[in-house]
Amino acid sequence: MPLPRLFDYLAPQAGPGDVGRLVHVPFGSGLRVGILLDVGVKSELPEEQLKPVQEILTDLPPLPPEWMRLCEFCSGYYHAPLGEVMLAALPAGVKRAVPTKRRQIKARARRDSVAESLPELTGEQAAALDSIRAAGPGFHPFLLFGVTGSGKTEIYLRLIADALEAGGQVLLLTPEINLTPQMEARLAARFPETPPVSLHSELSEAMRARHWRAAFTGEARIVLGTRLSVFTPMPDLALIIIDEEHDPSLKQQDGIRYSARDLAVFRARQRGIPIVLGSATPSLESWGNAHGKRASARSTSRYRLLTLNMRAAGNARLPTVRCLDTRRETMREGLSAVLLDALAERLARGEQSLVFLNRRGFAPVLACPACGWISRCNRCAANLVLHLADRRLRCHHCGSEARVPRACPGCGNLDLQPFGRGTQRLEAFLAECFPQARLLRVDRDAARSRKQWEAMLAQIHGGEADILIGTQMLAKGHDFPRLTLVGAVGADAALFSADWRAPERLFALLMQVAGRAGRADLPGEVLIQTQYPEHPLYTALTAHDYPSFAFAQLAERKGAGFPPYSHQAMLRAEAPEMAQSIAFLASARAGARSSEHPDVALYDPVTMRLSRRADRERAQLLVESFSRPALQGFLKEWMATLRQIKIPARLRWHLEVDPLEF
DNA sequence: AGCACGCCGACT
DNA sequence: GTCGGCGTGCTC
Repeated sequence: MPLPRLFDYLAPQAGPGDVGRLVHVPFGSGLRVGILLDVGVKSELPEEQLKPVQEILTDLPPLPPEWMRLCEFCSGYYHAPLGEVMLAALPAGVKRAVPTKRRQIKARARRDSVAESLPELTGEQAAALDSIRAAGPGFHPFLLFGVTGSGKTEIYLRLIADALEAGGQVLLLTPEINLTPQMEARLAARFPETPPVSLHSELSEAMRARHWRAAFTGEARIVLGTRLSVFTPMPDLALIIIDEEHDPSLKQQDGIRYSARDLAVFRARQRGIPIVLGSATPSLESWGNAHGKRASARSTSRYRLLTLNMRAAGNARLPTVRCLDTRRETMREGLSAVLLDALAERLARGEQSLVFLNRRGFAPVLACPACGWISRCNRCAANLVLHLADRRLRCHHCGSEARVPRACPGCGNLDLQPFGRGTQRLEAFLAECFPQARLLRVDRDAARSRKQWEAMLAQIHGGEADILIGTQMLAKGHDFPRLTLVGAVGADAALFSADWRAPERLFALLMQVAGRAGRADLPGEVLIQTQYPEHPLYTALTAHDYPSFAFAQLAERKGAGFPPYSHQAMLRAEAPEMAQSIAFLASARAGARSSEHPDVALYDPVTMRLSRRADRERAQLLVESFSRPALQGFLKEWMATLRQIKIPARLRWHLEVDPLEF
């Protein structure tokens, strides 16, 4: 149960070999699945108060001690009850009472697929690979910093081949598997004898359980999964790879808020195996770890840095990246004449273009110029976004919807105005400019299901689209061979965000979209529309110079005492009334024995940036320390006090360690 | 987290 | 007279 304690049972039939087994136990009024953590211990309760274990399930081998240690670490570090961690770490289909009939995972050993010759490595790739191989077995963390198209995946594949050869299993974590089906395809093609099993939320329960079991029994040698698969027990695990290690979706944002990347590093250390973190724009935490952020005595960095500067494929070059100063350009509907000309040019040459705007819908708000009415969500402190495609106003935070009013609800004015721009509006304008072009808008509205999304990918690959209009969905890991132009629109907002991590995310995102341009033998061009072309983020971006951006950001963080130079935790509360949320946080703050923790700073409770979401008023309290052990020590004690606080029925709170969003 | 028990309002 | 609101407390 998600309770911060364990429960004792009578189990005379259990021996030490049963530790790690699933059990059926009576609990409260019903029967539940539990995990046997220990046997032969004396209970603090008198024996007559203990109920007997109903059944020890044996259709699954016991979960290994290593797995239990990982869960215990997660539980301790993120201050989540062990029961919650363990039961969340097991797929629902595995916990299911009825033992599923065993079925072989289909070994798609297609012998007919001719063993393709391995692509030749570039000098950089070979050097990186040599360094990893030379380190040998044992815990060695590597940061593989390689620009888009530099061939990180090929290095993964070679390392996987090594590990398989030596009889090991491999765990490959990726942020969003459904967005990157080609990783699975490449693994399947390269290792037809040992096809990868995938683990992600879009798999059916049964399929997920089957894949999990295959990994656990050792039948599957390669696991390709999203963050939750960091918990997959793998008896022969010999290598962990995290692709796109900077991606925020590696951190769970609800339930237990763990970082799959950080847990993976723990797991590799515990098991004494290498781990490779790959990215074109590493997280500043990892960048710091790879550059001896500890400026102290032993400035040995924690991670070994490996760099790939060149694109691997033949003569493919990095795209030229240029800023378009929107203060000087002639603008039409938010697009500069230069960008429009560039689009026309690609159209004439039969090449693809992508206009990137990370905002879906037609316009972020509908407003009445006469009386000042604006389309607001009545459940959130946010505006309703105008979706003209289906004539709805939609809240992107809580999902509530309304029809577009014919006249202003405030004054009856018929002339309501959409303000701002989303992908739909861009699409409409581009259709006007280029009536002969085949446009394809790719955002979560257009690609609702996996099926629609795959159909769109096929259309793009088949050359059935000339101009793509897309959100960050399109930014991630796709090769579009005919795509030679990327225009980025409306990126500036993130420069001045209250969230000091926004620039880091913007850089990563723009770098990723930029990487879509010109992968094959066609040179790519990237045009970024901005009011601030001289901003250091953009100057670094146009120079393809992530290191100087990262060092500058790290320097700023150091000056401001932000992570990774400090460690943080966030206590959040939400309730029907803001006063309730604030009051909870205030008593939480009062309950902290601050004098005993001089190295830990607690800030004042403040309302969250999105102060109301789905009718819940939200507030948060930041806790900070320069010492991780000090922070952890404090949090452990604090959590115990927090659980004692009496709260109103509809108040919810949680603690997040290493928060990413503010 | 569930789920029971328990004590006060609007319906047959 | 009963269904049902959610406050409180427990689960070995």
